[in-house]
Formats: sequence, structure tokens, C-alpha cells
Amino acid sequence: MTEIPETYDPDAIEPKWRDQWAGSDLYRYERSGEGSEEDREEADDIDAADTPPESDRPDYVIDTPPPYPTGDFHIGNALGWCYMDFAARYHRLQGENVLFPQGWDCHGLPTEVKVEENKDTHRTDVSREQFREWCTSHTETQIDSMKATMDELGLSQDWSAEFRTMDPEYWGRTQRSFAAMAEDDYVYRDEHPVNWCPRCETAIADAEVEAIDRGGALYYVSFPGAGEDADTDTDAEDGIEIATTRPELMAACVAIAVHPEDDRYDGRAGETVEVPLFGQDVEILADSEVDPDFGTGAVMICTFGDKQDVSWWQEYDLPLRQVFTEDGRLTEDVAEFGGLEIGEAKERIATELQKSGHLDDEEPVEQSVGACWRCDTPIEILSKEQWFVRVDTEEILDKAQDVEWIPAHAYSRLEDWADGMEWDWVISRQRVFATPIPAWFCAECGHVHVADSEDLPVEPTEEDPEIDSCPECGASDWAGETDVMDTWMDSSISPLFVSGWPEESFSPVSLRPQGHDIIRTWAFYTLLRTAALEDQVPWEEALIHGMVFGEDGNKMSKSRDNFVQPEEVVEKHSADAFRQAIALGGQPGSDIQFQPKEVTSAARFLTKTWNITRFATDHLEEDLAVEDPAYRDADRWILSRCSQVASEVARDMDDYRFDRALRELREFVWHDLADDYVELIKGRLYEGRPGERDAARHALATVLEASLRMLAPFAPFLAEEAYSHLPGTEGSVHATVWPALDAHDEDAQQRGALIAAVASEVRAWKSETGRALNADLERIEIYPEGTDHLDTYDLSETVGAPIYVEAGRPNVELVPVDVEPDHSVIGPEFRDRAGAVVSALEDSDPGDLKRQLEHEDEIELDTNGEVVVLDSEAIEVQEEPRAGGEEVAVLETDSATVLIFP
RNA sequence: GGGUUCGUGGUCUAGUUGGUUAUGACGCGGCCUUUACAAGGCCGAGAUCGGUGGUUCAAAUCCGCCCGAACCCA
Repeated sequence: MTEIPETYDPDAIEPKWRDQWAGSDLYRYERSGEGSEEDREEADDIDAADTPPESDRPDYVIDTPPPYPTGDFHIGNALGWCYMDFAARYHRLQGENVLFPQGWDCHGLPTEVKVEENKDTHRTDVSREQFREWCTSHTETQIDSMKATMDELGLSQDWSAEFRTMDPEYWGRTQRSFAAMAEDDYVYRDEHPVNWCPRCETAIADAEVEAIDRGGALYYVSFPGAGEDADTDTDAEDGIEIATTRPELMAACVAIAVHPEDDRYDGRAGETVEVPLFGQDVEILADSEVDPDFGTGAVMICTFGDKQDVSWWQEYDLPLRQVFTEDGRLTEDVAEFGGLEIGEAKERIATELQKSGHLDDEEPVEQSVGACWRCDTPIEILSKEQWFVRVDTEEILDKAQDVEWIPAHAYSRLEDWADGMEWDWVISRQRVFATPIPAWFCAECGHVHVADSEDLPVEPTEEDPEIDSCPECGASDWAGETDVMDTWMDSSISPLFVSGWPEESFSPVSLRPQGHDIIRTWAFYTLLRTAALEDQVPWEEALIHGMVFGEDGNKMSKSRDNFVQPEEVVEKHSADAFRQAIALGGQPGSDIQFQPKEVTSAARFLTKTWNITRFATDHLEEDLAVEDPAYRDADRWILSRCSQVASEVARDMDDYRFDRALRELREFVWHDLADDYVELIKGRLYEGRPGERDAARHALATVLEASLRMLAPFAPFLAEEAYSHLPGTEGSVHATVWPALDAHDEDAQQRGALIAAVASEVRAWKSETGRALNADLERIEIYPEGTDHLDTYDLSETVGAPIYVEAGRPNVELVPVDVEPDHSVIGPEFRDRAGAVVSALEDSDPGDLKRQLEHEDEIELDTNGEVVVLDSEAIEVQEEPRAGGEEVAVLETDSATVLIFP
């Protein structure tokens, strides 16, 4: 026991423990074969009797999301990481071997763009090696900044298990997974239309395309009949008017489509019209996918305006006319307009159409277009030779059904997304800072060689393949693949990587925590990859958390001024308070609104717990080993309650109901322990006989210590500090085990609850009647229900009065004033007559009902002329005391009547 | 337009096998220095449980429709 400061000062205490923990291996996962570094402490009587030996501890492995190193660990991240930390700390207390790693999803475009900005260069201006070096060092800076925030929050990752996808140890595994999937024909190379970002100049996957709304123009354009002279307009029937938002694609027009039941175009299918300005002849098709209500009901099919075009192109075997370059311009093949950027081309072509008399009308229109999720540039669809991963929706959903989704409806999100998958996953990117695709092309015959697993990691732009000559043509001149992999190829093997794949055999990890916004990406891809590589589910449970909104209920944004950074809150209050606010914000799965007032109330709770600890340590001595303590009812009550709370909270923690767990814990500590128990034992602690005092000390120490252990996952700093001040404790609270008190005593719990309730009622009564709370009273009589022996020693000390427990009825006049029907008894018995019975009860004289009950133990009641018989359980007669000659106050608790003689 | 979730005092939130007076927090008002704590204790006001129709003896809870919000998708 050390000198304990009067106030709880998180500004001093939290940094102290941060430093201490950082130098310890408290959070170290024990890899198989490793010996135990530190024996987990076992306190005498509140722990489970036998904790399993280290080697038998079950694994609890968290597949921590590797965040993108933006440098900013925001409050949304904090939500997810607090949940993980609650779970990690709780499972450690349950004696499990917890792996809480931390990864970083380093590769990707934003870093490339940032580096280009900072270095005022373009990635093609320097060597790949140089550019990657810059990206790596930039990423390291960003990671450091995010780690600082994680540290502030008191997160308990095992930093010896940190991984970065940009390290060869990681991306080598990404390459191995690629090679393995290529072998099993999950990976293939083909020419296929892909989403293309003209700004980033790379292919992107469907999952990376997001819809943005924007205003545009709808152009009505007349296509003359084929062979006709456009200027003469002699035979109007043979032309057709289409509506399009994208005249710049007219050079890529390969057909016109109308709805088969559209009367305006009856019999037109099969006719040929000519594309204005560009001159190619295209056929009119009838297809029911056309929306007859949009524009003129006739649309042009281009290669490619959108996905619909792609499916028509495939279905009708249309020719391919690509008109866009990779950097978003019209190709030089396009007469007159070649080289124009897309926006310019749209305007120029519209102008020319007007000049030539083909543009009939132009009107504004709201449209939703696909855009690159990283830079918001509208995407184009280009047909490119790329690497793809085959998407087997059925296999993925089949596996997903074996995962326990929390909440369960998270699965529907995944299912909805998977059902809408049309294209395979394009995994090649035309970038630099990413995992290289381990493949080479034979310069002679074009044969593609994928590296063997044992030759990885490899950078094919710098090294030749291990095989000398091409197996197809025998040449030995190789060109390394310059394309790199989608970063989801890295992150979607995270559960495999943390499990030591491929050296270690894989079995599903315990938990995948993530936000619901990336179900379609990270969760989906991870399921796909683990199924393809190991034919297993990646994780047993997926905890899908919501988003964090600002105080005003809107998404946090700087412009709305509802933006809060975790560090600000930690600085102003404390990490422990922040963590509690996160836990109490709502149940995991729901979006939560960040509430400063929850932080306030959490900070108060820290103070309260601190003060309880201070009080306790004042009364505790180093040696608390008491043989068979002489417990009183109050002690047995709090011990029993504590053991009940420990199992209820454990159940909530097992279910990831952090909100409910913390709420119950707080209630217990504040009300049962502080308000009631501590008040009850003060008499014994200050003036009790040694045996009685020791029993109280022992119970107090036991319950407080158990409470701190249970609070440790939520408020690790306070719990550690308070625990360190308790006598008889050694080491960290975080190295202890979950309390197992085995003190359940239903009978004592009922008597104790009654004592506490009486003390509380008397306290309230003193306050109400303007008495000092320590004022002595002449005497108190208790008329309990259901029990006749009560241990009133503590109660008497607390309320300042001699207590008399009486049997029977109080010697005051009790006047029946009201009758309470019990609907759960009357309802099922009388069904549709229940209403009549209840209103007859309400019309009756309560005194009359009471007399009947006393004499007959049942009631005869006249309901609209029909007499019914009510059993005594069906009603409760409310009585109010009418004081006789003596001045007396009468209080009612749930299970006793209390008379106070002041 | 489709999918999912949600709507409870001023604000946030608990509460679904349907059953007495709907939980707690923050804020607000009043009272009280009591040998841990005024960063506390006690008391109080404040909710037709989004609206509406239905099922039922009985609905915050189950069902239908409507209104509103959020996320994901088209």
C-alpha cells in the first residue's frame, strides 16, 4: 500500500502507465513453442481455483483491420479499436492466449499522389525503386502519427506482431497467395472491359466505383437512315432520334436500342442508321432493358458508356470501337476530335452536331455516374488485358453463412452485394507503390510465366524468372510485368498472415472486427481468398460496428463543425472516460453519436471509483488473510451480488454487449458498493470489534478488487492505478483473471438487499425532513415480508437508531386507499371479461376488498350483474398509514414496512 | 428505384418469448457539509414510446400502411 493521492489526476496517471506497459510484455501473444514469460498472478480466493497451464490456454486471435496510413486516427477508427481492445482485454482476463496484432495497409494511390505532391514530381519521372522508397518513408511518418493516437487511447496491441503490407515479409505472402490462386485457376489474364480511372490511369474494381450525382445535359440527336444524305432529309421515317448525355461517345456507337413494345419504333428493329459526324452505320436492336420513358426511348450503344453497354455488346456480339485513351482523351483515330479531353470533346461535338443540324434539343438532367472512390473522377469503361480473380459468389456466400455475424443482419449486406456481382475482380493496377505481380512475358511468343511459390518475394521488373527459357518457344528473353496488385489483394489475406500462413496450417481466427461500410470490400474479398486458398472461413465471428456521428447527429465533418478528434477528448478528460463513452454510445452494430456528456459522466465515475479506493485503502492493512471471516448479512449480500454481476457481465462481454456490461458494472460499483455497502459497514470499520471489522475489510477488499478487474477492459488506467494501491496486490491488474467468487447466496442476498433498501429509504427520509444524515433517531421498527431474522447490526449503525425487527403488522392504522389489479393474472384468466373485472375492482371500496381478503382469501366481485371470484394473487391492496397518537413515519420498501420513531 | 437498420422526456440511451408506476445518463429546479467523494448525497419537474390502422383480455414490444432519418447499392 502506498500513499494515495486525494484526487484522481489522469493527466499524470495515464502517461505513467502508458510508459510502463510499453516496456512490458503484458499483451504478448504466446506463439506455439514459446515458454511462459510471466506467470499469471493468482490471488487467493477470488480467482478460479485452477487456471489452465499456459500451454492449454485457448487462442483468441483478432484479425485487426490494417488501416490505410492516412496519418489521422479518427474517432471512427477509435470506435472499432476500442471494441477490439475491450474484447482483447476481457479475453485475456478469461485466461485466453490473445493475439491482438496491428497491421497497416500501406500500398495505394493516395500515398503515391501525396508523394508526387511533396516531391513535386511524377511517378514516371523517377525510377520505380526511388519512388517506392519515397512512398515507404512517407508511410512510416503517417504510421507513427496514428500509433501515437492509439497509444493515447490505451490500446493493447501486441506490437511484436505488427505488420506492414509494404514489407517484403508481407507482400511476399501476397505474391504467394497470387501464385497459389493462379495454380488453381482462380487467377487468370484476359482482355475484358474494366472500370478505368482516367485521372489515376489505372483499372479499378467494381467495389472501388462509387456513384456520384451531378447535373448534366441530355442531348437529342437525329441519326439519319443509312445511305441517306443527311442534309436533304428527304425520308424522315428512316432516321431515328436518340437521347444521350454523352455525345463524345458517338464515335464509339455500335448500335441503337429500343424497347420491343415501344409503339413508336414498331418494326424498326433490324434497320440501319448512320451516326452523324462519324459516319458509321449501326443497326437498331429491340431489347427490353431499354427504358422507353427516358428521352426518346431510343438509346445508342457505345463501347463503352456503361455496364449496360457491355452486356449488350456481349449479348449481340457487337464490334468494339474504343475511342478513349487511358488518360481520358479521344484517340487520335477519331477524325477531327482526336486528342481532345473528354469534357472538351463533349462540347465540341455538341456544337458540331448543332451546326450540322443533327442536334434537335438539349435539356438539363440529373444523373448518377460512376466515379473513382479515391479521387471522384468519373470512370470510363475500357477494354484492357488485365489480371482477374474469378468470383465464385456461391462459394463465398456458402462460407459466409458459417460465420457468426454480429449483428446478424450484417450478412444480408454481404449477400445483397454478392448477388449483384456481374464481373470478376480485376486485380491488376497500373501503379507503382503496390505488391508486384510476380509474372513475366516471353519477349518472343508472349507466353506468360507466373513465379513459383518458393521464388517469392520477387520484383519482376528487376529480376528475371528462375526458369531460363520459355517452355513454349525456348527463348530466354523475358519482360517483367509492370502491373501491380490491387491493395485488397494485400489486406484480404490478413487473417492468414497473422496465423503464420502458409508455414502454419490455418484454422479460422476468432474475430473479425470491422465497419459495415467495408463489408462489400474487405469482408467480401477476405471470404473469397480464404475460401480459395484454404477452403475455410476466415473467422468464427464478425463484429460489424457502425459509424460515429457528431453531437448534432450528422456525419462528422469539418465544415459542419461537429468534428471531434480522440486526442482532444483524451486531453480534456481522459482516455478512460473516452473509452467508456464509446462503450456506452450504443450497442455494437448500431451507429453511435458521440456524446460529450457521456464523457462527463464517465469522468465522474472515475472520480467515484477513485474515492471508493481511497476510502478502502484507509481501512485496509497489508495482511488481509482472514481465516473464515465472520461475515454479516451485508458482507454476504455484497459478495453474492458481486459474483452475480461477474457472471452477468461476463455473459454480456461474451456477446460483445459492451454497453450493457459497462452499465451494469457502473450500477454495481456506484450504487451497491459505494452508496449502500460502504455506508453500511462504516460502523464496523470505525468502531467494530476486531473480528467483525476484519470481515468487513475482507469483503470490501474482495469486492473492490473484483470490480477493478472487471473495469480493467474499459478503464485500464484507473483500474491499474487503483489496483496498485490495494494492499496485497502484485503486478498488473491486466495480468489477473476474471473474478470467480463463488459466493452466491440467494438468502443473504435478499436480506442484504432489504437492509440496503431500508438504509436508503431512511437516508432519503432524513433528507426530505430536513434532518442531518447522521442524526440519531429514537428507534426504527421493521416489519419484513417473507423473512423474520434480519441482521440489523450494520443497519443500526448506519441509520443511527436501534432497530427492532417485528413480526405481523405494524401497530399503526393502515388505511386501504387503492387496489392494484395484476393484469398478468387477471388477463389470462378472464380473457375478454378482464376489462370488466378491472373496472369493477376500481369501482370497489378498497376497505371492503381488504376485509374480504382477510376473511376468505378471495374476493367476490359483481361485474355487470355477473359474480366472479378473484384469488388473492390477482390484486394488491395499497395501504397508507394514518399515524395515531405517537409521532411516527412509515416507509414502504419492496418487501418491508418501516416505522421511524424520531 | 432496391436492400439493411432505425425513430422512446430538451438531448442521448436501455427495454422484443406482449403483462402493475417505461431504464439510466447529461442538462434543468430545489434541499443538505455526513469521519471516501460538493467532481458528492437526497428530492423534483420532464415521455400520448414517429403517425395511423389491425391482431389481442392486454402492444414501446407482433402485423399492415404512411412519414422521417442513416448506411450500402442501382
